[in-house]
Amino acid sequence: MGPEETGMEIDLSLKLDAQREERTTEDQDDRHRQEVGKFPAEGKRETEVEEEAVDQEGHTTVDNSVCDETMKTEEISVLQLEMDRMKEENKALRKAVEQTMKDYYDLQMKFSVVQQNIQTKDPRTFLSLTGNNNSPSHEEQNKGSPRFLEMNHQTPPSTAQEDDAKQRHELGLSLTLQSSSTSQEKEDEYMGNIEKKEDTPKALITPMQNKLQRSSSLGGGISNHLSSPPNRKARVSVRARCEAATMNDGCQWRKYGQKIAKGNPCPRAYYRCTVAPGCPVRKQVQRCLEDMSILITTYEGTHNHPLPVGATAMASTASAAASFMLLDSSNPLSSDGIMSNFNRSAPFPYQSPQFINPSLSYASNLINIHPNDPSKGIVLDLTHNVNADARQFPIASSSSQQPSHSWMPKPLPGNYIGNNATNIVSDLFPRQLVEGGIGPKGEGNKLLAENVSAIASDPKFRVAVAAAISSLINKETQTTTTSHPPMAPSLIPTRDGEGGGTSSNSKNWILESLSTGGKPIQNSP
DNA sequence: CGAATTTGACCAGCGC
DNA sequence: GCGCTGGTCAAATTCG
Repeated sequence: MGPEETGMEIDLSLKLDAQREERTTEDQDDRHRQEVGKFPAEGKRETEVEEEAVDQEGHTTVDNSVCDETMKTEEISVLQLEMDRMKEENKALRKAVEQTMKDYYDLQMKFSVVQQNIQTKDPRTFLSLTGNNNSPSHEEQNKGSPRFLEMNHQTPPSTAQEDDAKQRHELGLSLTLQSSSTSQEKEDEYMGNIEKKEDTPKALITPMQNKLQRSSSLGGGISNHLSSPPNRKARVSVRARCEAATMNDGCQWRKYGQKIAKGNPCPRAYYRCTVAPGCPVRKQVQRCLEDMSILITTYEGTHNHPLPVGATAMASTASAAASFMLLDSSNPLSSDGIMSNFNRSAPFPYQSPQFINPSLSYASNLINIHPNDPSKGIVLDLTHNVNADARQFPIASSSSQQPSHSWMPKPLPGNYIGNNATNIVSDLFPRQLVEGGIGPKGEGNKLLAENVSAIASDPKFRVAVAAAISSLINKETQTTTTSHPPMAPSLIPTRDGEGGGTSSNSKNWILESLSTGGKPIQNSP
């Protein structure tokens, strides 16, 4: 990275200098031309034009010497002003470049720390920003081999383990970051495991390999030893309870195949996006074996067209979640590590400041990052239930009743509580908000919670999140291969992922909401 | 009748 | 090399 950076700096400097010189040269030429009485066709000032017009008409025999004299001084002063302006501009640009480089170095340093941590510590180190762990085995895991690093912003590091467990229980949403392997089977396996591990700690193994890999491509000092198989696209999976055969995510899809995948009698349907001709995006839809009410939708590829409004509206939420995974969690032991980076990381046009700061800092408490199974895409799990506490918040939606699905082979598991709206709300919004825990008695917030609940009850809401995440992650993935810094996807020009050939570094992440407590990401569409 | 869906066949990647 | 599996194709079928 060192060399690149230097090159970049030099390059920029050269460009700036070159611009200035070019400009100066132009100005000089301009002046020269004016001195000889020949004006450029463009950029003439009104007075000049008028004068020329007069000359052309041949109606005047103005004293050329006097005219040139005044013109010269006038022109010089104008040019002087122009020069000053350019200098100022140049100064500002340099400043911006310096700032950027500084941030870049900063990130690089942090990355180095991460790298060191990865190398020196147990590869199965967990980075947990708290999750919901009701299970007694959680503590065992903390003690056990895979290390479990708690990152809790709202709780002092010294908090007793009991309190930790309690808090983890309360916090519902978690992000799980996983590197990707290849097989869909593994993904399915994983899906199954998630379902089975309902009662086990949701701390998954942190596969930061992909992230590292991307980052390493930026920095020369870091070896890229974690290459992932080529020709794989980023995947984003969404788990949501859905009655319909497929979720309406605002895009048009055409079914082109159906298969019975191994390990799941439910057929997997294959769709391709038909919003725009040639759109490479595919999606797979399959019911979850363990809970047939759960629809697993996996998006793959990058749309070659603008996302539908419904999807883009939620891009902020998605980008926040996605960007969370891009964070340089350089120092896993420092809770400041994540959020400081988060807030410092490149600006997300989709995100409003209030979104980034409060909600994400909040969300940081809900994140589990694992490095283990390298396989799955981002999984946005909107299926988990609220815990007993969360049930208390009001639900605007009329149906708090569990929907009955014709295709349901058996009654829903007992952990299925309420409808999707409930789950969504609990997953995406802080429980304090939802339950009115903020403010006196939280009456007003209850109202807010109702509104929030109403918003979340919209099925499109969920789907939009999924679509947005898919889009953003894919973008991010692609831009990564072009050795851009791990900044916000929006900062990086998108390119056609399919044509790029090296969709190689496709990352698979897991974004999982393990909500039992509904704590969330405050969304600001 | 055109568009969308279904479904069996085919192909490629991967593990043994 | 072979078999398994996931993914895609394309003809047949269904639907609006």
